[in-house]
Amino acid sequence: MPELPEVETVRRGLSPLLRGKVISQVIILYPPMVRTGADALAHDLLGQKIQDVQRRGKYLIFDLGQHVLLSHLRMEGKFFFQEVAQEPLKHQHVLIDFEDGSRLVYQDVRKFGTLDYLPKADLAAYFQSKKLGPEPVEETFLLKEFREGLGKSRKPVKPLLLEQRLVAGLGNIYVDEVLWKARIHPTRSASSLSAQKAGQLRRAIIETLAEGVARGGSTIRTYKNAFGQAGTMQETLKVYGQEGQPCPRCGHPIEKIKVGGRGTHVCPRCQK
DNA sequence: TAACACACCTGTTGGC
DNA sequence: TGCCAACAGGTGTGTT
Repeated sequence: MPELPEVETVRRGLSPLLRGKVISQVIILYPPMVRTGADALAHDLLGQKIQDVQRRGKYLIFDLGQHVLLSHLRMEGKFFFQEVAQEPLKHQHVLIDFEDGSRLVYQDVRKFGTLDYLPKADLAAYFQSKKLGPEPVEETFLLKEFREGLGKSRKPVKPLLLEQRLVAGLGNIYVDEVLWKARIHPTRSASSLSAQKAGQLRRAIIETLAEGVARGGSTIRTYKNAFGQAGTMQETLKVYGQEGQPCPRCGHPIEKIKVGGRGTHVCPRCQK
C-alpha cells in the first residue's frame, strides 16, 4: 500500500535511472488505467525526454518538459526498471521503452493505479481540483490552517486525515501510527480536538512520515522500491498489524476495529 | 456542503 | 482438497 514514504522511495530510485532518457515506444496493455486516453498517451510520449521524476503527495510526476505524466500507485502499483527490455509478465500493464534499449514497467495486480497525461501548466490546477493538501513538512504544513480544517469537521479524525485535504500523503498504515503517537482515538470527532492535540497530531504526522521516508517506506504485503528492495519502516510500526500485541507505551493489547470501513489499529487505553 | 456507501479489482485467507 | 465468501484498501462517484 504505497503511502507518501513509499512513493518518495520509488521516486528516489527512479529519478537517477530515468533522467535524460528518450521514449521510443509505449505499450499499454490495460488501457482503462490511462484516464486521459491510452492511444493519445502512447502517441504523445514518443520522442519525449524525461527531465526528472518528482512527487506530490502520493502522486509520482514524470516531468517531460512541456507535459507531465502523473502516476498514482493506489493499492499495489509498482514501477520496475529494466536495463534491457524483457517479456512482460502477468499484471504488467504499461511498458515504456527508451532509445537505449532500457524499459520502465508499471505493474499492478489489482489494476487500481492510474495514469494522467497533461500540460505541465495545468498541474497546479489538477491538484487543486483534487483538493490536495500541503506536503507534511514544517514549511508548508501550517498549524493554523490544520487546526481550522480540523475544527470545521465533525467527522472522525481518521477518515478526515485519509481524505488528503488537510495534509497529503497519509494512508491507512501511517494514519494509525500518527494517531497512536499523538494519543488520539481514531473515532474521535476532528472538531473536538484541542489546539494542543492538533499540534501534537501535526508533529506526529511530520515526524512519522519523515521517518518513513528515511527508512525507505514500509513493506506490508507487496510493496517494493524501484530495485525490488523492501523498506524497513514496518520494523518500527507501533500499532499497524500489531493486533493482540502489547502497546509499546502502556502494555495494553492493541485492538483492531473498523473506522470508516477501514481496518484500524488502536490502543484503547492510551488513545482517548 | 457534509457524510456516508459503494464500486473498482484480484490475491489471500478462513470456513465449510 | 476444493469451493466460496469475506477481506484488504485509495480514490472517485453517487446518494441522502
